[in-house]
Order: sequence, then C-alpha cells, then structure tokens
Amino acid sequence: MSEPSEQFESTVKKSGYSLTAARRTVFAALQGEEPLTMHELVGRCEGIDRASIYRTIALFEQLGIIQRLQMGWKYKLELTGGFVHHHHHLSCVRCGKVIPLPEDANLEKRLLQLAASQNFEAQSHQLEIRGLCTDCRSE
Amino acid sequence: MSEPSEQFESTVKKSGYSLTAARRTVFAALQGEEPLTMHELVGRCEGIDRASIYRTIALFEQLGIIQRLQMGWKYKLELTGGFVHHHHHLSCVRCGKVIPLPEDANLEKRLLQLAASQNFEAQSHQLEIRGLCTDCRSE
DNA sequence: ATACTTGCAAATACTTTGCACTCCG
DNA sequence: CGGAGTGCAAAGTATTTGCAAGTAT
Repeated sequence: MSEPSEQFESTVKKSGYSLTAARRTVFAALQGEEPLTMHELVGRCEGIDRASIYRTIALFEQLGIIQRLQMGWKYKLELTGGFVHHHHHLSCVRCGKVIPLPEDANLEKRLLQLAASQNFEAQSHQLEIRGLCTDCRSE
Repeated sequence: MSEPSEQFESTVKKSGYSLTAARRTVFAALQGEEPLTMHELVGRCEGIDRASIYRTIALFEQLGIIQRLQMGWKYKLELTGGFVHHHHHLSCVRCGKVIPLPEDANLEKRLLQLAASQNFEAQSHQLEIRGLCTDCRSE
C-alpha cells in the first residue's frame, strides 16, 4: 500500500466514491514534479471533458489528494502528501517570477502547532511571500 | 503624512502615476475593516467601470497598496501595511469556514528572514492552512 | 499641451449546470 | 440493476483588451 496509485485508490474508495477512468486519468496526469495550471491539466487529460476535470479536481481537493497553490494571480494544482515534496515560494509582484523557498522543518512544525492549537486538523497549507525579486529591485 | 490617504497619495505619485478620481474611489472603498471580493468592491465604486477597477487593482497590487487574500477558492482584496492588522487563517475544506489565527511574531520574523535570504524584498505575505475544522472533524 | 487614464463595448477565459447516457460495484 | 459519474452543450461569471474621449500635471 505504499504505491502512490494504491494510496490514491484506497483514499477514493474509503470515502465511498467510485474509481473511474476519468479519476485515474486526472490522477495520473498530476504525477509529474511540476504543479499544473488547469489549462495544462486539461491538455494532459485527452478524451476527458473539461467539466469532468473540474468536478474531479473539486473532489480530489475535498479528499486532500491535491491542493491549489496560489501563484500570484493564478493557481496551480499539485498532489499533496507523500506524492511530492512540499515547499513554499516567493512571488514577484512586478515580473511574476516565482522562486521556490528551501524547505524549513521548523517552520512546518510551527504551522502544525498553530493549527492544532485551534483544534483544527491540518491537511495542507501554503505560504506565499509577495514582493520584489532581485532583478526588479535593482531597476 | 501619517494619514492613510496621504500615504496613499504619496505612494502613487512617487511611482509616477497620477491621482485620479477612480483611484481615490477604489482606495476609499477599501477603507473598511473587512477584505472585499471583487464583486463587493465593484458594488462600492458606483460610477466607475469594472475594467478600470481591475486596472486599478493591478496597479495597487504592484505598488504594494493592497494584497489578495486567498479564502478557500476565491480571493478577497484588502489594504496592506499600516492600514490593517495582518493575520493568517485556517480554512476548512469541508464547510468553507475561515478561522483567523492569532498573530505570531516569531513566525512573521522567520518569514522575513527567509525572503531576505533569497535577496527578495518582501512586501506582503499570506499563509493559509487547509484542513478540517472542529465541527467537521467530529462528523 | 500631451501623456496617462477612463468608459464602453466586445472579445476572451474560466467555471458551473442540466440532462440524457454510460459505467462501476 | 441502480445510483454514481461522464460528456455535451449551453449558461454564467470573471477578466482582459482596443480605442476614442477625458483629465491630471
């Protein structure tokens, strides 16, 4: 049960939903390292209707299988948990560049504590720091 | 120069943009305590075209006057900096509730350090922890 | 003056819905 | 089989753009 796909299947079933071709396809499309925009995801799910992808995304997010990352004004989708390693980013308000931050275990721990202190069960989180990147600062 | 509106005016001018009725109106509309959705903002800017509001929002965000807050799937807009006090939140993926987190000075400091370590000039940031709230956990 | 801004209207992009048909369990 | 899930097409929303007219400095 350590295979990503098995974990995925059991998560879906356990929640009472069926395993369908569309859901498997969307899951597979998200396997890559990079978070995808909705547009890219649709492109990688040939034969599956946009509407179904939206519905699937909504379900996956509810089940904690994927999460939305805010990248400036837009969002991207990526798998959560054991599937990808998690990180945060800096996003330049001027040129739109997105710079990943090195992982910081202390920070992560602190966030979990904060959530727990409110009796909240954290599934995922995201941090975005906006400002000016090196290039844009010097202009 | 401590008046919010004066700070606003000097920020806009200093950057080489003109002070127009539309920009003043949008700024004024954001004065309340609550972050606004685009829809609400448009509603409070009677007489100003939606397109201009979008353009103004883009400019204000660039200038660091406002910031977008992600509230689950949607976003809201609020003034940054000295105008409002800043906080983070927990957002329930099931019922959509949003719970504010108590401010944590250490956390804030850490974030600034992280940005600085990448030679990035942080203007604002936002943290969202997603998961299940107390009520939804027990169901 | 004149370069920056806006309003308007229309084009795009993004997301959601209703419904009949199909597939999973 | 029977309900959950999908494709299709169309309706909604949200956001962006081109351009002529208006305005701040």
